[in-house]
Amino acid sequence: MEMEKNFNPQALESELYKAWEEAGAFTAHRVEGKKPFTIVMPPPNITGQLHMGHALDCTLQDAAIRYHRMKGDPTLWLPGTDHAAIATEVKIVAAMEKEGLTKESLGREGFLERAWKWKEEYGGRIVHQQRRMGISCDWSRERFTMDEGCSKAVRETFCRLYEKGLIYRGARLVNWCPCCMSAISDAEVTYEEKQGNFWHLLYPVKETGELLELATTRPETMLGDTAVAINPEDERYAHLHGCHVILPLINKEIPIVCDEHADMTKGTGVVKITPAHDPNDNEVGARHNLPLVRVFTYDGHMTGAQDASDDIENLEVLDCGKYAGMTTDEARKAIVADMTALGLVKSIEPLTHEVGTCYRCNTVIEPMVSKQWFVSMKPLAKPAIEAVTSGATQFLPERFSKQYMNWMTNIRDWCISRQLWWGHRIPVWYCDDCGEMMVLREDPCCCQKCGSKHINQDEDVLDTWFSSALWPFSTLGWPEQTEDLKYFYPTDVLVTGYDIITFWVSRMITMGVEEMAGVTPFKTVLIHGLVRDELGRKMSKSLGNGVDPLEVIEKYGADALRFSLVMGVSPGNDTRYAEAKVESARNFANKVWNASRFVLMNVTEKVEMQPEMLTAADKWILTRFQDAARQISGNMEEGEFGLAANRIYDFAWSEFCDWYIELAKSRLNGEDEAAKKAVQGVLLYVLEGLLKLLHPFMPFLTEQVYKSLPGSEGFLMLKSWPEIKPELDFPADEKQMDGVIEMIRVIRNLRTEMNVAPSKRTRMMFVANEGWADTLTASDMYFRRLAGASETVVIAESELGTEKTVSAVTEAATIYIPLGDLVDFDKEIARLQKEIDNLTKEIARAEGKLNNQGFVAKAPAALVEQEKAKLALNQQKLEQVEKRLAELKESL
RNA sequence: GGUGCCAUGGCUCAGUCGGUAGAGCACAUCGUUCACAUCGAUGGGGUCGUAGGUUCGAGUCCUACUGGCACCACCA
Repeated sequence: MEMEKNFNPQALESELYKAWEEAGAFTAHRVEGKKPFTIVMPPPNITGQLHMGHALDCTLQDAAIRYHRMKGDPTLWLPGTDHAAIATEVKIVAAMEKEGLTKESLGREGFLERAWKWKEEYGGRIVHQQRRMGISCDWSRERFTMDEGCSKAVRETFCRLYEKGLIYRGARLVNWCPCCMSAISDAEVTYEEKQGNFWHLLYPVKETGELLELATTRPETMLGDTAVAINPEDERYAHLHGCHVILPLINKEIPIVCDEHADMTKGTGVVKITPAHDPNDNEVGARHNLPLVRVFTYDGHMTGAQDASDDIENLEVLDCGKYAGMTTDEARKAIVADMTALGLVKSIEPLTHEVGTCYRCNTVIEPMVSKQWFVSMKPLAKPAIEAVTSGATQFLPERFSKQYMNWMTNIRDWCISRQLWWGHRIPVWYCDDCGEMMVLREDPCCCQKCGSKHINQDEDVLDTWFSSALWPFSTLGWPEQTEDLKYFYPTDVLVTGYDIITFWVSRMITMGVEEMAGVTPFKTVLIHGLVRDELGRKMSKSLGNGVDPLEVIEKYGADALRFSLVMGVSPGNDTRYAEAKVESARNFANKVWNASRFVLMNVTEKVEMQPEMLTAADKWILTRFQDAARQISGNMEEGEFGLAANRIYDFAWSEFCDWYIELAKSRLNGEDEAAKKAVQGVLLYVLEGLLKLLHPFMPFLTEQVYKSLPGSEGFLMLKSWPEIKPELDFPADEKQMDGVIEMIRVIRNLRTEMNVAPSKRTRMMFVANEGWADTLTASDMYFRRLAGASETVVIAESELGTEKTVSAVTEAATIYIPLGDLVDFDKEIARLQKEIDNLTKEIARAEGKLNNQGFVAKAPAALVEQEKAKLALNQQKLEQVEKRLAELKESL
């Protein structure tokens, strides 16, 4: 097949992908008796499009998957998408707003219809983008968190946990996002540093008339105060025990309570208590049985007379009077102004503090008391912690298990209900007539207790992470005992970023061990970092520094993008995206393309390797190849994809292209047909192996080249991973060839330093060291082709004439090049002197080491031997260089 | 406040069991008939953040410190 001069991925990628997919190459097959390799893909949200983080994530997974598939494991990579409850709903609502629509105007059903259309469109877009990345997941098993099976798993889990008493409903203080209009979990709150103030307020004490000073960062909550707390040990306020303060602005009498929460060392030691809007105050309130007074509406305004009360015990919704209807910000200003007018603001102190915000929309979180559903986490966390301490699930790198442990050992109950429409509806029904609450696997027709038809389903949906937590087994068919579930569960490795260990990894392990009889959902959690921009900043929409993977693919090809993401990446560490890296990867792809082109121009039919015809050069590349294959296999097993990529890069470029192809040319262009055939066999063998090693990272390029290889059949992606064959390791020949390569390098260096024109060919004389003569004689063609030799002769030292030469000492031989008038002898003397200096230094180092009794006694014997050998070699070299220098000086 | 990570050539990063520091990019010089200028050859450039310690030997292990970052907790 004719190959173009440059690799043009754009034209080939979609065709190749189509061919793979149509042939069913991605489809997983269960093979009884064989150990499978399984990854479930972290499902991307259907909110938008693929970003660089996804690109990295799926590149790593695909590399692992393609490696295992080639190794012959029954391999399943299960893809899917996540409905992303809040995130998606927010986007849909925003889109609707532009059309003048609201959720209410559409109604629940109308909204859901729209949401499903959104899912079709954006889910489809994501999947298309993933295909462009070239990922080899099993699309026939593609899942969606809200599809029938996953929904069934969600409902089953909810019911089971409820029946075990591990899910409960209660009125509790929760993190409320006034923008999303929903409760969110603790994990969904991120803390941001914000500028604020410490307002020092004065509350008059009813019994004594004194003004009690306290500080707050949130004066707008003061109308909801139901107490003021002092520390029982605080002597400054001992006289106030049992007294009351008059809450200014609304002149309400509230008690002064004694509570540990009041910290004597902070501020004045007095703290106002707002149990309905602050987590700590809520606890204080519970301890002292204080009433709850809600002063904010769920959409972030001050409550008024018209605001309905919640059906929550002990909670009053305050009519904030003149402040009613103001936003909380407006209320803050107004209340501070009014307090100032009353002379009740003692001072204002600027303060930067951490404020909780919604991780989706960045809105400041408003703690609110409301009725929500919770998962009782403590009992569930125990076996999940055990799964990691026992090593059943292992984090890579290991340090991330600490982050997991930290979260799991301090776990608090998980608020799972969301006041949204897009998501799994909570499977709970209430009877209007008898008040019965029913938690059911199947939708009921009527009340199970009284038979009434007046029943209503809970309005709320579940946290999106609830369904995500079940992903490793819900996608395999659970709660049905499907063949897939039996065969592929537990999965082998989860590949994800450290940013969702708490959100997702911890919950998958929790739910996995709970529902799957204690079997943890994956053996290894391979953590990668974030893809940052060139300046090391997080890629984000607000900064506008995101790079669209699709655009990069258009310009450089998917292989180049994939390779650039993997090069130099190490587990758990962030990586920076830079176009220069992609360019470099593209150049590499082109290099491999051209090396392949070269092979195909010279090898037009299938040629087997002929073991008896192998030269030192052939044995050298075969040994190097096996070394690379060994290392890369090890790296792939350990999730060290960056190291694997570096090694294949180095093997392909520096060893195969720079050396072996150049060495092969002599025989390919020679007259000896048998030798030609032998080298063709090696070229073909090594190229095919190289393509296999590279395939997990550059699937398109390697598959395309493979198609053109003589004797190729089927897809490279389904071929077997290179096998290490002991009979193809030739350490002795490898060493001989290394010696020749060193000589070629040294000669090139000499010529450059002596300013010899590249076109100038010269005769070269080698005085071979013991054991090298034959190799050097056989390597004449290499020196001619690669070192500018017109001819080479291997001679005894005594045969050297009086000709003026430059020389160099290598492990294999001392090289003498007669350069006649071209030689600048001052330069040559300086060069030799420098060489002597280097050798002297090196000898001193080795001698120092070997004279150290500790080293000789304690270091491994092999190392000591190695040092000795090196020392001897260098001493020999030094002797020769010194002699050479003396001769040269004399001859002048 | 707790925990963890990072600090290696101008830049981006590797560095597996502790055994004389590597790559890519950038830079300098030279080179295009014969796979590739998305290329080749050659070269310059590093007291591995600082100070101690363990060891025959430390970029690698330990301690402290400095600077950057992350997670968790707190924040009246």
